[in-house]
Amino acid sequence: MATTPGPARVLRSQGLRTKARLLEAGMQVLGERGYRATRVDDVVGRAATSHGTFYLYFQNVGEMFRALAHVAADDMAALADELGPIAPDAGGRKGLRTFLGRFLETYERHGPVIRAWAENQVDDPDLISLGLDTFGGIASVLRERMDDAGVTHLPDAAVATTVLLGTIERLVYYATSRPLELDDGALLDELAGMLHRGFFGASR
Amino acid sequence: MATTPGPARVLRSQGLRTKARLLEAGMQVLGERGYRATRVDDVVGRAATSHGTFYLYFQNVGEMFRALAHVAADDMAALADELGPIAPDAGGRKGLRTFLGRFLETYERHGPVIRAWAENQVDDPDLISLGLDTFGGIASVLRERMDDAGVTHLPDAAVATTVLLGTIERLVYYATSRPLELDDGALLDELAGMLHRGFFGASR
Amino acid sequence: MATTPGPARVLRSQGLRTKARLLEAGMQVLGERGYRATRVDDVVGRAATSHGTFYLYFQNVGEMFRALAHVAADDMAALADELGPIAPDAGGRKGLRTFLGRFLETYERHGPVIRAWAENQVDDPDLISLGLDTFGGIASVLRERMDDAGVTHLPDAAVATTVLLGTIERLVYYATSRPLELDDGALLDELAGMLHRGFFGASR
Amino acid sequence: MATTPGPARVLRSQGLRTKARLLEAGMQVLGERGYRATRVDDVVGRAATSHGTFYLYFQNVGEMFRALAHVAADDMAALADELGPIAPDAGGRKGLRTFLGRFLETYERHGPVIRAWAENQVDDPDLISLGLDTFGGIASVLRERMDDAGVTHLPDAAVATTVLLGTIERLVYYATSRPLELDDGALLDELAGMLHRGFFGASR
DNA sequence: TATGAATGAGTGTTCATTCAT
DNA sequence: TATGAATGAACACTCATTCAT
Repeated sequence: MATTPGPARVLRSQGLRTKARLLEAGMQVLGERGYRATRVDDVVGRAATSHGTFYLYFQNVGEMFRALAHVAADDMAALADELGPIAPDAGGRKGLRTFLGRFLETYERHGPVIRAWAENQVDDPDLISLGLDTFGGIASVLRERMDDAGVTHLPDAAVATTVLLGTIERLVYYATSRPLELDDGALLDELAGMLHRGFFGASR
Repeated sequence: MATTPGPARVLRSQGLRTKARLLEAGMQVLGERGYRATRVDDVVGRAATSHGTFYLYFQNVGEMFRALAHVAADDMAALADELGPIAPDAGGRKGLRTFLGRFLETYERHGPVIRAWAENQVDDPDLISLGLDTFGGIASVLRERMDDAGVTHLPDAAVATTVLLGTIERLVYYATSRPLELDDGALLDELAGMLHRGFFGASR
Repeated sequence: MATTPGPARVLRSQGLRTKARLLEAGMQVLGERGYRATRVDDVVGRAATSHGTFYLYFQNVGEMFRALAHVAADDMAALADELGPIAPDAGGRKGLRTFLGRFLETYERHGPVIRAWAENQVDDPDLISLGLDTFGGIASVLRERMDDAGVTHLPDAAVATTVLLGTIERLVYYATSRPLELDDGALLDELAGMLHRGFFGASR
Repeated sequence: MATTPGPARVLRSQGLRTKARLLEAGMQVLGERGYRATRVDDVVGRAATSHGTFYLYFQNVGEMFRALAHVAADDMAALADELGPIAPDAGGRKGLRTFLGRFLETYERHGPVIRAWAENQVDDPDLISLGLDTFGGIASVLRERMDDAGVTHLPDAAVATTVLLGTIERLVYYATSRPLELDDGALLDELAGMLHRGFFGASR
């Protein structure tokens, strides 16, 4: 009796491989077509399997997305745990830069799911909550770090955090979606500097 | 003379009213459902007219979106024209704040269209170009203002502008889409302050 | 109280002109698009008038076709009256050739209607009858001429006549529809010769 | 793997049967309603299957027609290969009569497709070409036979061949479409005799 | 007499999901 | 465990016809 939805089946190695292939394919299609335009047909085509097989592993398309979302949420949560204190000095800047680098990596792996969340495309209330919790978790760590850094110039820390995370998400999205002429490293450096100055009290 | 839409059809006042009603309804549905999930059925339902009537005014759903997009683009372009010089002093901050206020207003009117652009949901190459041009126009004005303000601390102005505009768009999106507990004014004040500091060389 | 269907209205000169324009346009569209693909939209577009006006003169599309068909039937009937005796000599050949020339002229005027008949596209039983009667009228004149010419070598005159008329119709159709490299005159000469030999007992 | 039709789909026996049923039904509807009026609804109704199933085997209605057309073209081409020399004597007449019999059989199988071609209803340029090539193939064989028979009395062989083939097609059409009071055999005898005299130099 | 506007039934096509093998 | 086959509800779009002005 599994807690997760779907047929309560015990998967042997072949089954596990097939399911993994479907998830992998699902993520790819999601990235290329977007949440609303993702078709089971494309997923099974890319996973080189059949419609029938898809429904052997997922009760419906939503459940596949849910599976992808939970993995993404776990990875995002792990991200938050890694963010140490951020002082207004060069070391703090470096720490922020490292965090952004890890954020980008996570985004590269789970971008399609994260974007569906960020762009409010999901209908399932549970998934919406999951997204809000996940983002909220990161936001509160960021806010703690701001408090630790003794940042007092921000009249409303909650708003500031929203601004901060929104900025990060969107920028990393730009970095991953379009072929920018500048490389990711430069973009992250720039972003880290700006955020460091704007939110953590660093001066130029 | 013909039933098909296009420049050949001459609209009288009743026709103009119906078309306006359809556009209004289209914008609403777009906002609620998103670009991909906008159904003609919902649009005509909300405009209290029939399926057939829709196609009297638009060749297809895409064309309705195109009409909405062009209006939005015009309003956005007008926005850029209003942005004066932004000095690193309190006056500059105020100018930036005013601009953001106007940006929010525009967003409130055209948010669904702007979001479809910003979220890369549009397929039509012409519309993509229109979006890029429109955003690019605002970006280049912003950049000019930065140059005018003698901002030199930014290693890559192009990236910075993208960061800046992306941030604004996403934040204003949050402000308009979710019922935030804080009011718009506070959010804009915060945002103006942060951008003023982060981009236009203002100090606390 | 008119015997023809449609609104029993007395048309003044402007109305007559409009109706004529619609009929003319209807015939053109019929020729270009074919019976099944003829759209009211195209007809009124070509007649430079409106949908509403169309239904001022015809109760429905079928009625317009009926009007065209009756004119065509009259012209075809007149054709039959002109066919004199056809002897197996050069004079007979010439007479047949003249008849074919007149047939072609009529076809050029009413081709679209005639084709709709010949190709069995019409559903209205009355119109089908009209078509059969019209063709039958010509066929029986042709048969009379064969009898007059003392043609006895044909085992079944009814079949022969059908063959004969079918051949004529199809050939004239080719002549009018496709841009043949040879001119109409040559085609008719050839056809007249063949029919003269094949049906009227002429020798080479 | 995918649901969309095309070379990628591998059909098993059940699928092959269903496709055959659809083609059979398609031909029937085509024959009854004509090319322009053929509705998917009627086809699937007659094939006792569903709308969705149709699109499992054909991308659209046009493709189904294309499939039917290619089979017809093959059968027509085979027909041409069977036509031997036609002398002006009784043997030649018999050969021609046999050919017409085979033509009729083919027409009975593929009439609806052939008629759509002959009546210029098809829009797809490839299909038009296929039709012209197929008819042209038969025409050129007929012409060769005329040349072989030493026929010299025809001023323009190309026109004569067109006349000949057009006559055959239309007549066979009459034979198959309407319930004629005379039987097919008699019609073909008559036709063979007439063509033999008219084109291959036979005398009575 | 003319016309723009409106309508809704009809039709082609897509796609998530179920089923038999 | 896998898969091809089947389904039907949903959706975009067309077009003959009616109506108000």
